[in-house]
Amino acid sequence: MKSAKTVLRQYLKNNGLLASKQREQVLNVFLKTEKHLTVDDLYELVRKKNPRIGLATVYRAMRVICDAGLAREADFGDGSKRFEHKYKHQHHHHLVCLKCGRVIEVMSPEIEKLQQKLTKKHNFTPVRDTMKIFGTCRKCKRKGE
Amino acid sequence: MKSAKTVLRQYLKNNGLLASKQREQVLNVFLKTEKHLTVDDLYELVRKKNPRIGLATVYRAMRVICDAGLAREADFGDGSKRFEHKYKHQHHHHLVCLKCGRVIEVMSPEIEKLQQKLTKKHNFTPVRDTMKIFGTCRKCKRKGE
DNA sequence: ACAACAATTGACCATAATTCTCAATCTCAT
DNA sequence: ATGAGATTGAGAATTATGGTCAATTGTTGT
Ligand SMILES: [Mn+2]
Ligand SMILES: [Mn+2]
Ligand SMILES: [Zn+2]
Ligand SMILES: [Zn+2]
Repeated sequence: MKSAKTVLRQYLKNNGLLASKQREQVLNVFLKTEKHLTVDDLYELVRKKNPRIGLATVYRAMRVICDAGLAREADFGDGSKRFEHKYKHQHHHHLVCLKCGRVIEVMSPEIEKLQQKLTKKHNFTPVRDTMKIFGTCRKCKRKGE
Repeated sequence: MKSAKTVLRQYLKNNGLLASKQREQVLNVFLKTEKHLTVDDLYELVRKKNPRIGLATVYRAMRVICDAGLAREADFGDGSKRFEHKYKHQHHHHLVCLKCGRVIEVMSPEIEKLQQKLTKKHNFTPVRDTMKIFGTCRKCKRKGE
């Protein structure tokens, strides 16, 4: 299986885009984490390697990385977009703690099945889906009393 | 069953808030539609009745209306919050057409069950949840070729 | 009905995330 | 190495939303 870097390189070439140093740097910091980071988080991380990089460049790089199929946007309703891995990671949903912000990843093939059933019934062609459950996590429940 | 207006009035009284003319006007236009409207949509509608109302007032009114349990926020990823009915309307999910923007409301008690199972397994206390499937709707599929 | 007090409004400013602009710089096929 | 075209970085622009505050309104007790 191709490495993420190779996937990006190929995507760039196939679309007449250039393999800039910045794009690779952004991809590198993105690959190093399994967290759900904002553009600003990633910006701060890339700056450690390349202090001259611009914030707009990180925005642009993440869009390309998404288009290449390596990342996916995730929105937890806190005001900024976040990114998570898409390549070599299976599709999942999120439990989001309203108290501490923790995000728990969950999978459910049964729900996927029911989603298919739903879209078929409405003759709707699904492209992507998202499910989030907001509430209180195990840890915060214990602390809360 | 109490009317939405009564629910709002009671919520206001119970919380030391005033029943202003503007809050009732915003509630009225919100109640008249079953669509998913933005604050700006609602602003334009209220202006027909009260051209002197301010945009910030509509923002503030919709927050109160949500807090009172009459409306719920819905985000379809197009840059602005939307609002939908919560009172006298059962919980549902959305199919969002990426071509025409149409939003189809769907219900699935089976999915709700599986969600419960998921949260229980993680000892997570759910407060609210949202599921959206993005794709191409029936009509756009036909037109598309 | 009225006065007193607190809440609300509307106009405008502030903020924050994201995108745009453009001259300078970089990439890459030749 | 070179030139055409893509990208970058800095800063301005945009957009949704929230904050400020003096003027106004709603409520409550008289
Ligand atoms: Mn995730
Ligand atoms: Mn709805
Ligand atoms: Zn928590
Ligand atoms: Zn459509």
